[in-house]
Amino acid sequence: MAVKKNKNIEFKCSLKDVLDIVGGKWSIPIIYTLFDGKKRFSELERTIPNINTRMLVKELKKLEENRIVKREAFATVPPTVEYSLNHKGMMLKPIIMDLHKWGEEFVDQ
Amino acid sequence: MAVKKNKNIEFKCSLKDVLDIVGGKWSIPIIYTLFDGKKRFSELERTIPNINTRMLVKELKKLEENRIVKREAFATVPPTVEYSLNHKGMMLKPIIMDLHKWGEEFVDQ
DNA sequence: CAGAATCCCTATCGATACTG
DNA sequence: CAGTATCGATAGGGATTCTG
Repeated sequence: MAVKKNKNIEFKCSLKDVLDIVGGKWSIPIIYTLFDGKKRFSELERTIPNINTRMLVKELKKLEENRIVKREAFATVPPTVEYSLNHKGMMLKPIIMDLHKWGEEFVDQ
Repeated sequence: MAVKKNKNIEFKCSLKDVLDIVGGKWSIPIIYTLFDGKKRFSELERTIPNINTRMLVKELKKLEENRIVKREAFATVPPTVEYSLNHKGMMLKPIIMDLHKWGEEFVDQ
């Protein structure tokens, strides 16, 4: 597997690549919110606690580049932009759910 | 962990807790390496590419505090310290493997 | 509404040298 | 061997303001 942004030698599996994509502070909250279905920019901003505009833009761009998220813009006034998960992103659902379950079961112990 | 008011909020809080534990740059590489079994400090340092002493110490301490990793020190000369995963850490194995699989399947596409 | 542009801060990370 | 201690770099993140 190719190593992308990370200048380091790849770890013995592609975990590092995965973490580059999904390891940021906001990527999983965004992806999780989109499990629910297509959302507009402002909806995401309202739904995800404590995120700010700049971070949301940045993360969405990154997720789009990694083809986890699909962006659809409509030339309305005012503009409408909708974000949704594509197949690659949807395939993260069971994993994130398992991570959540792990958290519920073990984090407090 | 956060108080459970509704499903949504509860999920987000514990997910954040999980990411606080496991979201760092080195935690998953370390945990992954320990799936293999008990390892000494220097073994970890040699096995994990590009990690440095300071980061390894820091992450191990954090993982120990979160009771994912068990540390056993032996009063030999020179000192021997062995690290291993406890139950909580081992329960991450299937999840991390799935993440790895997801990476192999989708990251390059 | 959906961002882009700025400014600034601090947490994280890395390299190196040292020690019981 | 298994760490500490220090210092310096930088990327990530946050608050705010502006605009098509």
